[in-house]
Amino acid sequence: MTNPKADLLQGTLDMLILKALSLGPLHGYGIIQRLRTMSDNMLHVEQGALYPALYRIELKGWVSGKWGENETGRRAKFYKLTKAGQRQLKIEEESWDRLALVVAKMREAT
Amino acid sequence: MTNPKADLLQGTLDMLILKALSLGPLHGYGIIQRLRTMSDNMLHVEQGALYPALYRIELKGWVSGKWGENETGRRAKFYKLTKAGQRQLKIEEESWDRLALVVAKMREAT
DNA sequence: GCCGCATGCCTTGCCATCTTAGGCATCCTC
DNA sequence: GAGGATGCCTAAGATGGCAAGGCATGCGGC
Repeated sequence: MTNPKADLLQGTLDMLILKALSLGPLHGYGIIQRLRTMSDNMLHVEQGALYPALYRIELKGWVSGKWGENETGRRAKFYKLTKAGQRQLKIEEESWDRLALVVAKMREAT
Repeated sequence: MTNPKADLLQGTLDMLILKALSLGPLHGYGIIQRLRTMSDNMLHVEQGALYPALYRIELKGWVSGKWGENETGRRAKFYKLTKAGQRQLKIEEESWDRLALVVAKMREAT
């Protein structure tokens, strides 16, 4: 907001990652690309934001990571949404809706 | 989001304060109440969040503060939106719209 | 008269999280 | 063999909200 370059507001990234993973397991690098395509190219998440975020939400049990290989045989760590992660996604979406409602109300207020 | 107690996402507060002041000058304590009524009681901003934010945005020139008296004769510092603040409000609203669009797109993505 | 609450201002310390800027390894293409 | 894409990670810095306090004034109730 204040920072003109900022793509995101702090706090939305977790929700977006969980949402991306709700379409199926994926490794970190792929998540960035999926976020990009899901948002019609409007959103670019930096690696320096993504990997710490993945680590965070794995600690919280919302995703589980497992080393494996991608389709071209390269080593990559695949994350998948856990049950708790699905619940959390729901919570964060509701929280988002709530804030969006607040902003909408503010806008129409006179 | 991650923090269950958090009412806001970081970065939205400035916009909401500017929006509240776009309805007319007001002192800090009153801004909190105006935000509450404008949001139909959904939003409670802590003083510890508000005053530093006011200080910030005054430094940036988006509001200007002046000591005066409220209707009951009590000393209070009144803030009013500057021209630059009006421009900034517009910018922040557009930025919000953009993020809301991203989230909407993410939601419909499959 | 005084106690507590509402109004009004402020500060400090804490903590979460995004950005910038790197480093490292592998693989493909030219 | 150089460069770029893919893939992982980290550290430093800044931002900005929250909790918790402090202070002063004024008003109502007991």
